[in-house]
Amino acid sequence: MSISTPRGSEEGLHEILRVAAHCFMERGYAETSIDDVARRLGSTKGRIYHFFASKADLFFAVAEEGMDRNFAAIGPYLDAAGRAMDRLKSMALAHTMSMIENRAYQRSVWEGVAIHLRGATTPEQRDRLAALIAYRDSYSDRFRAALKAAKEEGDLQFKDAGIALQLMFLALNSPIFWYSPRHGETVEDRLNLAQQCVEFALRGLGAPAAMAGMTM
Amino acid sequence: MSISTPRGSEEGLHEILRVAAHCFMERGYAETSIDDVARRLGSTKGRIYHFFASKADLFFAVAEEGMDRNFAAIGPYLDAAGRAMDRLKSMALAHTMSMIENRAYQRSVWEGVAIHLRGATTPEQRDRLAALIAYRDSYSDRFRAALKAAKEEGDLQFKDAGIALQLMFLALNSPIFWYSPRHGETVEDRLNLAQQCVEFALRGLGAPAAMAGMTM
DNA sequence: CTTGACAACATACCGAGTAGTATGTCCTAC
DNA sequence: GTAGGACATACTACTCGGTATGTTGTCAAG
Repeated sequence: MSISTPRGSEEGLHEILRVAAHCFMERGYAETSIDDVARRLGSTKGRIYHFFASKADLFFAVAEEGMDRNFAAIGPYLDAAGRAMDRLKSMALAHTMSMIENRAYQRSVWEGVAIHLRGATTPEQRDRLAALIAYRDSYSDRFRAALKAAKEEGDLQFKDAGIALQLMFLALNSPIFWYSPRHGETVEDRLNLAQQCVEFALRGLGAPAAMAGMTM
Repeated sequence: MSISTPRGSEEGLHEILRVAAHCFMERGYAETSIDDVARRLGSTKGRIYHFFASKADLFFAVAEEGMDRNFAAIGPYLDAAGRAMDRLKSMALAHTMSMIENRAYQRSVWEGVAIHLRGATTPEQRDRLAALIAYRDSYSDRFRAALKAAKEEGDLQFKDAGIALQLMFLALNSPIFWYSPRHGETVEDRLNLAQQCVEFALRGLGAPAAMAGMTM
């Protein structure tokens, strides 16, 4: 019997991802050192560098995990029949819930996009980042399509589709900036927060109050 | 006649602030080195440390300059007579224009708030940051009051005032994330962008479409 | 016209930390 | 019992914030 916890390689890797996500969320990418993550893990750098080629590699893995969870969250609603507006609303709610419940990962996604906009450093990292951005673009395209469809069905009205998409996402993403879990909080509490974000976003996009609300 | 440009101390200080704001915007606080700023200035660290006690001191000065400009922007509308909704709309538009036109400084404000939420490092910096946050809170209180008044006059409807404020500010602040100046752009173009943000925010807060729009 | 005091920087350097590596060690599966 | 996966330990090379000191232009007093 050893003192250190025995781990399967799969589980060990995901534990690193989880802890890294928390560190990146709390201090940001640049200000988080590999030793910080290792300390939080109760281990040393060796363990991290055994699984990840570099600090950037670890960071991208965290961000990609976040995007994976987003896709998983909205997946069930992508091909829902019925009015585009209802589909959009379901997607938006699932997305916002993912923001709340995977907050740590989502902040890395956010920071990754920000780093990309600044222009990454090495060409290798640039490619990896570009892939993350492409992944994220294909995600936002799902919303763009739903947005366009809802507008054509007369349920939304806005001028510039690009700006509308930006504004909508920022409203839906906003919990990653201000949300923090309260003691004794339930899923309903989180749903309530998410619904307020979705209602704000849909009304902002010009949805009739009756459709933007959550009385379904 | 000397090779180096002669500068009054006032002008030199503001040039440092301007260049530092650009560096912080492009690479973020942590990833910007003092030498980066100095290089961009065409000088050395000595010049910066002559005016600012530390890197953090420089950063806070940039952020405070940003907040100063925000206060200056909304000042003319704070005590406007008439409906609260109209006052709120004017303030929101002025605020958003300030976001666009002082984008570099505003990103430092944003990052400063983010750093504060993570918990600052040294107690000295903590105080300075707390002052910045207090400055910013007193700013947002102006909007909170206008929001409350407009709701009481029946022009807005939302559940949680805190969340409503967060969502509104995020929509109005959003240009600092996605805006970048286009070649040959005019003030009208920027006003158009700002108006879309304001309309989105006000509609999101439950304003009637007729009041949220910009046909005044 | 000289002098010296001061502001406004530049130059050279130090100490602390950081990413990454090379190597060692334990433990398990076969 | 031995090969390899999963780490730990001990380094190296380098960057960055900050400081101590040097240099130059300016301007006022004598």
